[in-house]
Amino acid sequence: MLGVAVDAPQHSGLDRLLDYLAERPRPRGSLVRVPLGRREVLGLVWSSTEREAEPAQGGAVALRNVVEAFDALPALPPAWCDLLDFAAGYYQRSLGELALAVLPPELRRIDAAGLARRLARIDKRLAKAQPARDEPSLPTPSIEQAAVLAALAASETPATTLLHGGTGSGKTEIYLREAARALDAGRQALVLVPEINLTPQLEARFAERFPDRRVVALHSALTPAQRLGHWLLALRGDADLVLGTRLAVFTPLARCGLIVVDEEHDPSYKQQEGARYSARDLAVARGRIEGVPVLLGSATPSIETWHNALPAAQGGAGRYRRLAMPGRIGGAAWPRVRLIDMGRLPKAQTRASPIAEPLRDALRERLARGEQSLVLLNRRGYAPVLHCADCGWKSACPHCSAWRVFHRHDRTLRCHHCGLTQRVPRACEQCGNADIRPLGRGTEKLEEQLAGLLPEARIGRIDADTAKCAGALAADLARVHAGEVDVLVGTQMIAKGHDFRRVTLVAAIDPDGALFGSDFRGPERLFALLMQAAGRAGRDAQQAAGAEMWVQTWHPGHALYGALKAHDFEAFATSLLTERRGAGLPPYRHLALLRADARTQELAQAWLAAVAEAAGDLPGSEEVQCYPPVPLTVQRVADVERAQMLVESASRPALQRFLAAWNPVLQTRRAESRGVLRWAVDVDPVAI
DNA sequence: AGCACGCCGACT
DNA sequence: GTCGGCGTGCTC
Repeated sequence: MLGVAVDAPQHSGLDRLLDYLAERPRPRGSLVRVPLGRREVLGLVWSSTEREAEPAQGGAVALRNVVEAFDALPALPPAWCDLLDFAAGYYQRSLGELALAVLPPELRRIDAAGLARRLARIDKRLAKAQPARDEPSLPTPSIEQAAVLAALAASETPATTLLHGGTGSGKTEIYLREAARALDAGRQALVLVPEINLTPQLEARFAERFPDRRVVALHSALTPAQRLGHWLLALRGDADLVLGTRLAVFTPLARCGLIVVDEEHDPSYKQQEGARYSARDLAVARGRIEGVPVLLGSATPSIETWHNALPAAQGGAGRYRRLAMPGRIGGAAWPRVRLIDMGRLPKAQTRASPIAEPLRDALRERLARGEQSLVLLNRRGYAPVLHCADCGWKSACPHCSAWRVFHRHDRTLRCHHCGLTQRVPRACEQCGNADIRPLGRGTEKLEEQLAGLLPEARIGRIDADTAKCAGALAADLARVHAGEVDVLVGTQMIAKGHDFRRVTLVAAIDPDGALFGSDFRGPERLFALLMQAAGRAGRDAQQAAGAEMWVQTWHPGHALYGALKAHDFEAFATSLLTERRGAGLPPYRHLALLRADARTQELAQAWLAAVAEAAGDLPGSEEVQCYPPVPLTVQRVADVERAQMLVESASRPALQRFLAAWNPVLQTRRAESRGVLRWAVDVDPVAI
């Protein structure tokens, strides 16, 4: 009899292992196809006993037979199973739901024979001799890099290390050297990056450094067949290096030897749908389970990681080791930071132009010298809302509590929440007035205004809209690299990772929003974004002396901008930690959210209140506090009302015990909750 | 989640 | 008279 995990969401009531009959026992981690109702589904063997099914008693279900086993495939390694077990427990999901979410989707579609054929084809391809290429010559490490490498090599037990190195400090070289060490020891290395866009350049660096090794990428932009192929190469140990986005943290590896998380602070590592795991945190857990070192790299570490890397003597948790590389390669200077106090400019001027005069002049200067500039505005589209001056109508989305955004290039009104896309109305939808105007400004409008301000400049724009179709982003980036763009306008997308050599000016237009938003991580994120953006300027050491970062702000006195100016992450982190301790927030206290979607807001909140009431005497509840239910910031999306409840504790184990006991209670409350469409627990939420 | 069964409105 | 809406119930 086999205990098999299948894909069933937590609210289905099928979240435990299902029992099936099989001719022989199979190891944990084997893949099988099993009948479920009227269909056949992929299952993961989790337990196996010789014992026959117990004699059916009363209404016990009759066990069914396993359809077939994927025998051509080795069972997923024990460490992978342990990781899955840990993650399912920690994030309060069923084993089956998590497992099936992180296995290649193609596995659901093919049968055992199909998989065997694929594997045979892989074997054939592998058998073809690899043309041996020349070993590349290694760059000489800087003094800082050499010190970090020596410290890593001297470590006797595998540990988690925060590699705190600024943009351009040469963190990638450390990853390459550490990967080489793992490979030389006969192991594989797993390298995670926050965004798909960043994988090609990293893949190229690794392929160049390790010409005789196999490098594979794993991310959601691969075709299903590619993803399965790469996953199989990793599982069987045929690939030595696996690079990927957050889902790659679940890649089964035959001989894992190193895990790297680049830009570990990046919020993209947190999965926001389905099983809401943090790939960064799971990478650390996996390192512990596999007994291998974990490298977390960032110029602006997340406050949790910083706290973990701070020695206990300095008030930290002392869990990670911290190695710092503060300098820039080649000794380039950090860009000079200039704040424009928008409050002190004449009102007429700030209204007339999005770019203050000193910044406009600085842009013209760059243009005259043939240097490039980046202008960041974190809002895509032309204008966030249309407005009728006569009757006061605004372009609200009929299905969401949000405005439809005006996109000028294709004359559409688009809701960024539910995706509703319509042609822009010629006249006000309410009163018929033809004079409807855009309010506010997005990247499209900024691009247009910059073109007016700098008529001789070649202006480019990169955001989620221009990057929509495959290849478009790469082509746009290539144009910037080739020097065909003088001023590049974009959202935070352009601040990440791209190594533009001729950029000497980066400007952030009114980034203040993040400082006063409801998200307690806003300032931390903004600081990381601005530091990362500043790092885009002056990467070419010869031009670095004149590199500048401009910020147009209404709050130049804010501590964040002071720290940015001084290029002082430590001071900023220290002030944030003090704030967090005072406010009872992570990393000092631990959070989870219970979210409910329902027909009406009242139903959603009533259900949350009811399950909170029922949680009174659960294990751990004496150390856990439930706050009153509140609507989400965007309360309604696609005609579904959304509410959430914050659950908080100073003790992570108590919170875990509580959530584990609470889950079955939530199940039982399902029946009495007509109108509640779904619910989900989010452990360690990124925003509240 | 899928996929069934099951009971009430507008169409060939 | 049927096609089809999505409400409730089950899956080892």
